[in-house]
Amino acid sequence: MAEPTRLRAVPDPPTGKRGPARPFVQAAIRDAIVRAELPPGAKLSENELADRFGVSRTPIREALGRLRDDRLVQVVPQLGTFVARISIQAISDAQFIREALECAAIRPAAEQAGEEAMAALEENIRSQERVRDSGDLDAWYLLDDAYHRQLCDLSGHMAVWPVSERAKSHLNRLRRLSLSLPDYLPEMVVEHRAIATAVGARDPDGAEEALRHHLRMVLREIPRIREQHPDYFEEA
Amino acid sequence: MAEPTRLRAVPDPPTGKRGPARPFVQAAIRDAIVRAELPPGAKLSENELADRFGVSRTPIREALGRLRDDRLVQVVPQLGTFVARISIQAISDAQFIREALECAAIRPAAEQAGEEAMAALEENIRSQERVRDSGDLDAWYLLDDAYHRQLCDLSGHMAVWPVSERAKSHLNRLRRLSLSLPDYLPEMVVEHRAIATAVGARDPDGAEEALRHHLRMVLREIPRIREQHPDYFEEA
DNA sequence: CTTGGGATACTAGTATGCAAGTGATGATCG
DNA sequence: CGATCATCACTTGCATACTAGTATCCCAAG
Repeated sequence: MAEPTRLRAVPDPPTGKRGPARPFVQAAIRDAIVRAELPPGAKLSENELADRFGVSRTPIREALGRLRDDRLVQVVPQLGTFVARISIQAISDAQFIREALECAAIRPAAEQAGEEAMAALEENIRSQERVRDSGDLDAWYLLDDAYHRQLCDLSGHMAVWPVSERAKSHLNRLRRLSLSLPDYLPEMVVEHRAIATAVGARDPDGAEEALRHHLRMVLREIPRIREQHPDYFEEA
Repeated sequence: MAEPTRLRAVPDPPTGKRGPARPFVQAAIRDAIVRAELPPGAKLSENELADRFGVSRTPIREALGRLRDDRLVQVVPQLGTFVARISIQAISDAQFIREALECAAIRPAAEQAGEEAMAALEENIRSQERVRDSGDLDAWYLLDDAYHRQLCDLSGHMAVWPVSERAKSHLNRLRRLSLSLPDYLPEMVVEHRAIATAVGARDPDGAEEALRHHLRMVLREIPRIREQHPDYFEEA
């Protein structure tokens, strides 16, 4: 690849007690793609990644294969592996899948939510409020993920979140590109609280409506981001 | 696993022009699991599978890794890989995901369905009617898959069906165990036609309702099947 | 007869080597 | 000087070799 895009340093010794290598590198590469440290279109050399992570090509290959299934990388058989460019269609599909799943999941959640779960939600939202002012984007995205995961899990269908999460990766790629978040970040917290309130009030219809509105906020940013980074998108 | 469960014979020469090995063996193993040729709880030896397919362990491993992500097999690190037993929770989750996705997808489908697509649907249903009387279950499942895929694709979100399909694998495992299908198979065709009619009539609400009812039919069989094959299920 | 221990035969995970195919580069020819 | 062709460096996909860890079986000791 042209630029020797560096992943975050790998502080631990090559295989120094971090469990299996494949999930580790898979998460690291996925994160690097979502954060655009590996920019769309960048070439991913299996050998180079192997060197960088201090492992062999095998776990790298397995990780890239999974990421290909998620359409985050594109593998051209005898040519190379590339970070997928952001596809408007992929974004639209991801949004559709996520909305369908989470909005379906929040209904049973709103019907069954117990004290303990509501307290956990509230705790998360309070953390969001703390982060809101600090401007720590990494912390924010972690909390946001955890919040939506909690909502999904409340449905009792633990298999839903992993599916939604994979779709969310595509949406997160977009959000990472919009440098100016702080302004609508307070709005997100407000919406999160509104959703939680509806769930706590055993109001499935209200919760679904609030969540659907919330999920669609992300899309508003697309045109502006696309204008700022035209080379990151598929021409399609 | 005591018995050396045999997969269907692999007629083609080891690597005789069937494209990449990994997708091939992945589909074959998945199919064998869904058809219960590889029964729940069976041990899957990477070496044995490699011999049987005439390939090395590498593509076998990659295939099993994907199937693990779909929860169709269970990998115990230094012990072995096993066909996952049928989990009521997994069935429930799969049903939930599939219902959420397909019911969400059929709404835009019912709003945009064009002449050509409706003709394709009708053609498929006519094939179903032909198969209905022949009792060819394999052909039926192929048509059923194609039908639901058409419905999903009509939404314009081509990424939806692959997700729904993965969930559907769990449900198909159940259906494969109920030997006595022919009786409610005509009913399925009727429902399929009802759904298509609603789509053609530009009636999203009606289509969604008909589809939801249709999707829930499968669940009625669970108790009987579980009674017939208790060892295929997790005790949970 | 029961029980404990060790060799053994498996396993998954990882590393490495090999084959087939593609794009780029440079030398040679017109 | 320009164009064409061969070579080369690089890629993925597959095969093979090696490592570390677990269950099992058999034998010996109590």
